[in-house]
Amino acid sequence: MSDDEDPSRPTALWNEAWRGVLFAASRTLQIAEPELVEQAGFPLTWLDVLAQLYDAPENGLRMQELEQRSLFTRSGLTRLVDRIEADGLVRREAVPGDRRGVRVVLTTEGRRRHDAAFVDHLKVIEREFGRRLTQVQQQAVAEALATFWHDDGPAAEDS
Amino acid sequence: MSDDEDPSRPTALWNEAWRGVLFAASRTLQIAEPELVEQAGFPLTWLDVLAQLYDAPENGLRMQELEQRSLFTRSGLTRLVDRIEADGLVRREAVPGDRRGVRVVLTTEGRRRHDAAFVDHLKVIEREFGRRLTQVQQQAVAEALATFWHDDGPAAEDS
DNA sequence: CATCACTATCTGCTATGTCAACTACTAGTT
DNA sequence: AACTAGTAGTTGACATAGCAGATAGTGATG
Repeated sequence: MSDDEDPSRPTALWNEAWRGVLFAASRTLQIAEPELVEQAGFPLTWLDVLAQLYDAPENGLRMQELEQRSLFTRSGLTRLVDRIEADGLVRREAVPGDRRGVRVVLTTEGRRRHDAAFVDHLKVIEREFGRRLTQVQQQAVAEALATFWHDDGPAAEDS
Repeated sequence: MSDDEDPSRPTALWNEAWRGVLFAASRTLQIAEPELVEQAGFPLTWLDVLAQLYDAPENGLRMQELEQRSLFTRSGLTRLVDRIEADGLVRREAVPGDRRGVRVVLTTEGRRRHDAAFVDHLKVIEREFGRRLTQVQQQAVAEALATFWHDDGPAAEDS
């Protein structure tokens, strides 16, 4: 908190905030991921996809849409969906009217697994992240960082 | 849309905060990483290691210590250090008194590259993260999340 | 209906990270 | 000294993500 740190390192406020964000994310995920694997039998990346589909109309999305909503590249998504499909949690369907396209749809099994996994995962996040903050802090963090997901990039991400 | 009744999608405060943290970290890194590669010629993982060494006494640390300070596993670190060493930015030295051990030390070149890279990187983080928050918000986030790196609770390895 | 430009998705190569097993060394015990 | 348990670090087999190029389908033009 005080500036008795290494003088060669800036102890600017934003830097403290940034470190906090980085560590909070890493530490929390580092605990949550193995627990998810244990409880649900699949990693976080799968849950991301399943949750996106779950929230989508008729539990389905095109690869393209999935890509936009996730933090993956398209080729990464292809293989990810390959694996999830091989496990029976999603299914690729033809898109009526566009034979290039693919619709990825949650199977019944996928929906079931999602439900169980999601609830458990939330509990872990609450335990490992939420409970470490007071209500006031939660509010403050939520408000301060809301811009990073509500607003989809005010500045173009090119350099 | 189908029935939108959805109890498993809470909008709890901690969940908003968590999403904020996740997105802030991802988005910021997604911009900062390519810029670092462009400007410094190496990825963020390298900078992490270089910065840890930079801050260490005599610019050196044992693999073990490096592991504790980073988010890598030991084997991951071995390979990471392999690459950085191959590029001449660090050097492995024998530890006097323990022939099992290795001390990873910043080379002159490594320190030079670190200096340039670090400053630029900080600028990017400030631009992409810091400037999106007000001073008050920075303070609030820093304080709320300080617990995740100042004290990581269960694993108190240093006393 | 052939062709061209564009879009949607997949595949080959490669880079990087993990887990588990391995090597080398240290230290305590007999 | 020899035996054993524990520690430091590396290595092998494997999984996953990314980039760039390939493949297949669409729509407009002639």
